[in-house]
Amino acid sequence: MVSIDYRSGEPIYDQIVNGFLRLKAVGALSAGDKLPSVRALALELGINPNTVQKAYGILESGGVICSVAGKGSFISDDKAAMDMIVSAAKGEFLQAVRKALSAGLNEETLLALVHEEGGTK
Amino acid sequence: MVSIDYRSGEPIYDQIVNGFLRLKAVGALSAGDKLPSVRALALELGINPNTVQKAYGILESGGVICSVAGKGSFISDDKAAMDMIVSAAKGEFLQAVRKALSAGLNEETLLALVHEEGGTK
DNA sequence: AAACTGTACTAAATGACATAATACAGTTAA
DNA sequence: TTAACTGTATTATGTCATTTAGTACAGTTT
Repeated sequence: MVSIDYRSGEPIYDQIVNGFLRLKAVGALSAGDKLPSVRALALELGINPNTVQKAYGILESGGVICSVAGKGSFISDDKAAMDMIVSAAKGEFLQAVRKALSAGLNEETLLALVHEEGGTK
Repeated sequence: MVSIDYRSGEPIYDQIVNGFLRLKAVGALSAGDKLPSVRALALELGINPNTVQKAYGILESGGVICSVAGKGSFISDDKAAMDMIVSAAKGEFLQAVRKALSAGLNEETLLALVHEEGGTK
């Protein structure tokens, strides 16, 4: 369902969070869909359940999923949550663009980099 | 000369490296210009000299500056310097692109954001 | 000689990240 | 009801990067 890249340097819990965010953004997961249980996903990824729990906690505090003890974790229907996350991502990206521009990179270079990275998707 | 933001989460030595890279990219520093001494910059920023030394070591190993014991550190005119600036900026920007993509933003959105920001430059 | 420069080294404190091992509470199904 | 699942909470441990601290050494300048 989600995959882990140990070479990326990005924390595992962060990769799980972004993994599910992406699955929802793409449409592979929609409101009401059930996520793997904390223990099941930990077993599947070969990591500690606490790490998965941390990721789920972040997703729930962001309103992306809804976790209920005994039932499981489900994709939330809160659209505002997703909008908030998207706008936050936009803000971060804009900051990166400004930083790159001030470092001397021109617009064409940035467009090429975006296209190059987007193509490997 | 360079400033530190403790809230950013970016390592101090990294902020110093990027700070000088930007100063050179913008033109505030050019070949032959002398940098503050390790101890002087540490005192000015209120940090440990070892942290400054680490930053200077990175800059020198990248060919951006030339450090000589007893004389000081100076902006180098090496072509490798410009390469380091560009590749460092590219690397940072690529990481931002990947993060934005994994957060659910699509390529078109990123291209639009780049264009929008590039026009206001 | 004195005061500066960069450099090297060990030690320690801190914080983030991950693991480990429990324990507890709620839900579901046999 | 019992058993097996669900999420959640807690404490401890280990690793790692970052930073600080203190000391020492070598070269340059005045």
